[in-house]
Amino acid sequence: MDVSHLIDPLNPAQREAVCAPTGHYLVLAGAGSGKTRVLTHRIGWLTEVERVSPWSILAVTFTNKAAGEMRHRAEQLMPSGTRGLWIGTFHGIAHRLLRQHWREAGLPETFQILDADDQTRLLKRIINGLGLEEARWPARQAAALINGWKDEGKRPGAIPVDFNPALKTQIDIYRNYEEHCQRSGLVDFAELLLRAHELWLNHDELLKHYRERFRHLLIDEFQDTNTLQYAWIRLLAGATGQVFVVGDDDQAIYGWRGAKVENVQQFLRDFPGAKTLRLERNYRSTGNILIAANAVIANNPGRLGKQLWTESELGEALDLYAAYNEQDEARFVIDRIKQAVREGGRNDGCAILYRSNAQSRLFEEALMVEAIPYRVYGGLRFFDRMEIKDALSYLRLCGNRHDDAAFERAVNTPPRGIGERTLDALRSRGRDQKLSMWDAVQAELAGGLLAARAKAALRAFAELIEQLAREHDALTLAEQMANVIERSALKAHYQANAKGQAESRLENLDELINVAARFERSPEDREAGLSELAAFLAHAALEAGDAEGEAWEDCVQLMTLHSAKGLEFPLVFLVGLEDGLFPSQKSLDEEGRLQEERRLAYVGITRARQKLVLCYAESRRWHGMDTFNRPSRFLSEMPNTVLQDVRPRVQVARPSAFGRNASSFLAERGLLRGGVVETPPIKLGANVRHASFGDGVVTDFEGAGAHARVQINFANSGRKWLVLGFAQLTVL
DNA sequence: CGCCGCAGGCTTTTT
DNA sequence: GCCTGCGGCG
Repeated sequence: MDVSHLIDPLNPAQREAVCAPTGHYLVLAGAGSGKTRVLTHRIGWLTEVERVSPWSILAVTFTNKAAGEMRHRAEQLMPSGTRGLWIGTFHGIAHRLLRQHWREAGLPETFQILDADDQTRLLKRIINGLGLEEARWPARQAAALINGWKDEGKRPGAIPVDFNPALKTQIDIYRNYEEHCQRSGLVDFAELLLRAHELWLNHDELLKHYRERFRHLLIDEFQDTNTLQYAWIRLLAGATGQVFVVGDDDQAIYGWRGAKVENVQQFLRDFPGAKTLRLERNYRSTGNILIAANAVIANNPGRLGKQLWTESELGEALDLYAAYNEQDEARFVIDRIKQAVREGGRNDGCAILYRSNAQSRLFEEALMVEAIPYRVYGGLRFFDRMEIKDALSYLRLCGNRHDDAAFERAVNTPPRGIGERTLDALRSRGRDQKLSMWDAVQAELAGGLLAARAKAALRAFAELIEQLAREHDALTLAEQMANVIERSALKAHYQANAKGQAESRLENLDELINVAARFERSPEDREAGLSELAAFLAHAALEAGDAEGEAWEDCVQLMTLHSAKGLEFPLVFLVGLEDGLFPSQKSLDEEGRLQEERRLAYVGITRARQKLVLCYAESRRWHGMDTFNRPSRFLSEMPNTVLQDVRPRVQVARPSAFGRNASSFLAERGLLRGGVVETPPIKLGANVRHASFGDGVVTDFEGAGAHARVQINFANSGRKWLVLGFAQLTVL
């Protein structure tokens, strides 16, 4: 049999991993070393060469994007088809299991997924209902605690109270929340995983079935697994499953949300005979970029050890720009992007990576001024937009009347005269009699004490939902969607009420109808017995819907370092490299967190293919205050041979009173090279000429050395402050 | 019911 | 500095 398509595109290390005899493997795959390729080719190898049925293979990723990519590439490599192959996210797979075995999992058939936002709202109501003070017991904090417990596999009863009254209250909230979710048929994200785990723990026959079926498990981004995900993998593997995990301990950047890098080492202990393979050859970046990356990450202790190498050339040095302030930083970056585009590059080949979202604004403004198209990653997901969630809440109620999260949202959006008092009456009845809001409405209508007007409004609402549900039997999904948007009066509501945003909200609602029209239930969904509607609602909860409706053509890419993981760009700007920003202030006190920041730096550096530009600002307005941070310690961890100081061409003659500037920083570390600046220094009182402002006299300067700003009194244009290095001044 | 003004807070994010 | 969320008022 010809398997050349499977092994020819591989280097020796990749080939060793792909063609390894069945068994347990830990593949340590450095950045840009072709890990997706190894995973997909491994699947191809198992099916085409080892004659393993696709039916016994389960491949797990973290994001839908990664799952989609893997599926796509696997299909190309498996001419005999991928029937029965499961590729999905942890959550997607857990969801599928719960749909198929809802009875055993103790769920109603119509259970729905509660997203993070709905979860917080629900918790808020529960905290209120328990008579607790919201300020003392913030819903967001409760959500974080509960999710953390679930990620550790803990139910309320399994948490030791330790006579800690605050903890006891938190557990009470947890227990109440669980009861509420159970009654409403709601499952949050962490619950999907926890239930799927318990499903197997409590049902030997199911576990046996899946163990017999999935003999081959492949896990992507293994360093990001949390306790529960790892437990789930171990449980499924049992004594017979062959586990092939791919990951990079140096790219573990999600410890703060429960990921356990330790799982990587734990894997070697838990799976006897597991072999470690390393992919260290990098196909992405130039030599200099890799030298910098290797040097920075080498400062982390306790690594499993990997050294990226490449056969491509050293390439350009990394540019280091010490900006005067954050404005100067933005301006510099945009200038460089313009230059790159002038030289034949594309906007979408440029990425600006920052530590914190708040940093994006300045770059956005600068890009807007220059009319350069850009895209900011990580905004609100399509399905998380208010108008979308409003519309979907009606469909959710049609699918499951007891979905209280949907009820609370739909009942008064748009406003229909059902006030807070009425709702409170319903909530307390629900609490007392353990009823869903829907049933509480029925009970009130049948003999409650509410005012006639409130009852009439509730009756109208209930009737609307019933009617929509009745009509839906005869309609396609898209028609149902359109019908709901029309009949709920959401459309009219947004037309009248969304000041300034009406247009985009209405557009999004239209797009939602389009999305519904394009939506196709997967064969797996069908198999699991999901209706078109249920499948669509699950899709809305589990998938970002990023691609929906928006065209991103040739845009400069702006994103956090976290969102950049897995991506690559020819030209990368790593900005805000200042101690306190990156590494962030909050990670400075704790060694472990600092190491995670360093891994984040490693991720950032290794996103660049051709050219990496590093920036920091000597002063920065941050949270409304002027701050003066020293350059990031990660900069000083890079060897001077790969760094090149970007310096303005002109220097102020008088030495600065401040010690901290680019030159002195670099000099301290022996990084200053290149000697003196070519242009004669500018002195106070010098006559200078500027291309557009004309002639003038230097009257003042501030800032340090090469990055000083000078004040010039122009004969015709008045007094101006200019950044020396970029003003292109000629001394007369 | 909806608008406005003020106070507090503030790393990172997927599902 | 900007966004969120809350409370008060019309």
